[in-house]
Amino acid sequence: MTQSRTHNCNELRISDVGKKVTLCGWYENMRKVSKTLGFLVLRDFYGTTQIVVETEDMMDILDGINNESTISVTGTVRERSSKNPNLPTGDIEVVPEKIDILGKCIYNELPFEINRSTEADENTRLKYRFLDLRNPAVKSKIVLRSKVVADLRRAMTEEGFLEITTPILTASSPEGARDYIVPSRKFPGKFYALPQAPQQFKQLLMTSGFDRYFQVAPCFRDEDARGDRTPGEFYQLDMEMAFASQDDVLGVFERVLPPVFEKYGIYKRITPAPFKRIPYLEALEKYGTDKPDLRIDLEIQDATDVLSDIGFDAFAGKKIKVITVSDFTATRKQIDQLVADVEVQTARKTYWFRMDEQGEIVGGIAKFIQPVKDKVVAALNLKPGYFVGIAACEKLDVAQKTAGVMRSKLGILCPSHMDKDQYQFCWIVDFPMYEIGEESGELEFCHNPFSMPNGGLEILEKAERGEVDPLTITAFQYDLVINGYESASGAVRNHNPEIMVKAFNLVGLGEEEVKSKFPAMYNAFCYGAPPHAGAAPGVDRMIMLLTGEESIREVIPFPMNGKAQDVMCGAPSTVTEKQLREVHIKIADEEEKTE
RNA sequence: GGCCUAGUGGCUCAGUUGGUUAGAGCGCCGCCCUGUCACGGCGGAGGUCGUCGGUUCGAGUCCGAUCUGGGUCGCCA
Repeated sequence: MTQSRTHNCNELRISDVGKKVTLCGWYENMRKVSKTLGFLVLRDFYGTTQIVVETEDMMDILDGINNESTISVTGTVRERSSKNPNLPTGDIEVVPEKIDILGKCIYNELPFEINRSTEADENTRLKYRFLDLRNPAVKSKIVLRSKVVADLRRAMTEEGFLEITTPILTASSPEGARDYIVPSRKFPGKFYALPQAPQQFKQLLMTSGFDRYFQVAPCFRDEDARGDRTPGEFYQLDMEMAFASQDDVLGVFERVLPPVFEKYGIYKRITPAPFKRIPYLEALEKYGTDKPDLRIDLEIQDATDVLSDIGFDAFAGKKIKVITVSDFTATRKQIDQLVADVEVQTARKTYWFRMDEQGEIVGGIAKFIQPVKDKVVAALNLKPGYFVGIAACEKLDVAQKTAGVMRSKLGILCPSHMDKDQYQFCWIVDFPMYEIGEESGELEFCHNPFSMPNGGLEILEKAERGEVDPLTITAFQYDLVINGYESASGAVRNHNPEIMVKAFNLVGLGEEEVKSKFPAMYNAFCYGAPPHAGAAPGVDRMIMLLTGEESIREVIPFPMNGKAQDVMCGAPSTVTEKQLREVHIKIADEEEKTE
């Protein structure tokens, strides 16, 4: 039996010299200076320690195994004759008396070098994620995640919240994203669904009288991935509180989140609480998005009156939004790239011109601006050195969003307009309750139907009687935005069955619809429900922000690839005919099966 | 599904207006080296240039199709 370790690989110091120790870890690398002198780097979770090999028998043992094998080394701690100040254990080395091989790495060539794994192809990294995670730089993100989650749990508990788990196998619910479904064995043709969020359960907990609930909750959505969105599953710090207002919920996060960002974030400057609250419509107007990056000091202006009628065909009759940028120094090449990038992302053309240092209008669409220069300069308050980016679209919201994309790209292009090294928090509030659906052309819920309309039953009745435009009704719905990332979403819930029915009536659905779509919640709310409100910050995105990672996969221990495949374990996979029979499933077309 | 982009030894990449034997660094193997720490020195193995077809005397390079990866929009709180 192998001697158990006495120290880890980041523990020994000059004061330990002379001690007999046992270390265990991975054979990272050997710097072999001669037949009988070599320096082995032994690595474990905590760090590395140098093992000095001075005898032929020890050398033979190590020559006989490949890098990345695990070994145990028993020996004596000795002061190094040449120290390495870059290493915590750099003052000492261990002279081995006994080396045991614990786990062989049978390959002498790895799919990638451990300490350079982040440079390798992503699917290769994911297939060998267990090797990728040996890289301390990769591992550190997961360690940080664990610490952040522990701190969040502690903070929520101190705020009086109870962590309560909710079912993973549950019923499909008709709102939101595509469900992952699980066939039932006992009930042929029936399915469970994995929860897109614990939404209904947490509201039921409120109805049961649990005053404050939270959970680090897995959520499942069968939608395509993005750089900041994993396919399949993700985690939220889900919370809900009874007899609470919007301000109560915002207050909890304004106390819980800033210390975590201060402690773990790559940026040390954060917005002091309370965070700025920006109404949805104002956010679209000023920033062209409902998730503005407030580190950028640029704002969008309306220029429809000034520019729609200057004889430039592309502007005629359009809604026109502009962004003016002072002290603009980017090159023509960069401007072309900017315009091209915006076009790729928005599928809209954008336009630009500049006022040079002599006060002349130049570049881009300058020749159309020159004839009306004085009017434009006055309206947009232009000065020499200004750049003007322009979005001109048929519809107001499209013009806003196009300008919004341009704004965020201008921020990256102009360091003088983006104070990057900080966390800028804001709340977006007063989301519209309803919108006109793009496909249907009919009135639809804008977000989810669980939110309480601002104005309650009364405003819905007015809308029903035609006294109020339903599109102007706002909901007590709020998003937390950090540096342009939507980081949490929440609402004061609609806990009143009468208002629920009325809210559904406006989109052409009846009481029966409410009852059938949300049977448990509707039923529960008929037995005396507390007013309640909550929110759910995304844990993965929070870790991205804290670590400065651009890819969400870097902060997840075992992420799936962009196509929602687990290339390490081979999911999704085929199952046996027996398994299919048990759950009463028949594959419709053999050719549709994928290996 | 649309658009953009890439595919060359195990990994990362270079490869000119089409030209003869496709290169480099790291890794791997062998030999040398008694204080290295990104150790060093010498030597070596390893490539159907994603696949199929076309143009050409000649294709890694040009054309067409296709597959795969990445990004983005659609979708999604």
